[in-house]
Amino acid sequence: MAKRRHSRFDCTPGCAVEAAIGLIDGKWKSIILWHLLGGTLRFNALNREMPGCTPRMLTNQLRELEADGLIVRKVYAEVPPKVEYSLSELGLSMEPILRALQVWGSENLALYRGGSD
Amino acid sequence: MAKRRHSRFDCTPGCAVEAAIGLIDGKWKSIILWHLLGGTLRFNALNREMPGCTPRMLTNQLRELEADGLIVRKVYAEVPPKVEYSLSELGLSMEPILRALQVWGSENLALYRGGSD
DNA sequence: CAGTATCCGTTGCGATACTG
DNA sequence: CAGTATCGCAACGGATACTG
Repeated sequence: MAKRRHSRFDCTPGCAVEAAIGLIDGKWKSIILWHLLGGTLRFNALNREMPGCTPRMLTNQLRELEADGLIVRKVYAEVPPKVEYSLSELGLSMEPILRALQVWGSENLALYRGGSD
Repeated sequence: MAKRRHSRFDCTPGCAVEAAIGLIDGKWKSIILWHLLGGTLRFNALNREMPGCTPRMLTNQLRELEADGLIVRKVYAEVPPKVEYSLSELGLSMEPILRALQVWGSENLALYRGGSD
């Protein structure tokens, strides 16, 4: 499960919440997940979807997501290199959460109306 | 809406996700929200629920949540001081998200069975 | 009780340049 | 194309002590 930013699982029950959040917080994770919900993407494609995220950060976040089993990294032995990222079963199972976030966000923050997915 | 850790709202639509996540990430926010879902709590009570969270951090997180309009801080002009924290309407509207996180966490991380709420 | 102030080590993360 | 290496500053956040 990789090393989490905070490995404290000792609070009162309900902190499955924290555990869950721990997997999708981080500057870009939720958006990566969100984008992958739309299908497999390559590194640069993903990067292009997220201006403001440096390759360094993207790599970092992708590695963590992979380590947590939420995404799958498939490397093709080709030249030029080709690497595809997609959601794992576990990652896919987060769809309800991602949707809930998106719905809440567009309802309550009143942003991005009419442009979502 | 306070200053967010990253005020980038310029990625492709769907980033209402990011906006939403931005409000509940931070080391302790989701758990605070989760606890307040159970009802109003005072500072120290809240702190007691979250060992590992220093008063400094708790204050910090509470202030951010307050600034984002998710919680309400009610100060009683008494001595000794008494301050109560509770969810605002907006905060309450996040319940589905919190629940989704909790459900997913206990289902997929297979932790905390039988102790939740 | 409910914080605040200060100190200070740790980590995050952007910029830039380089590689198989 | 898909990264990695290094640098360097800034923000995070723990420990501790103090206050209205």
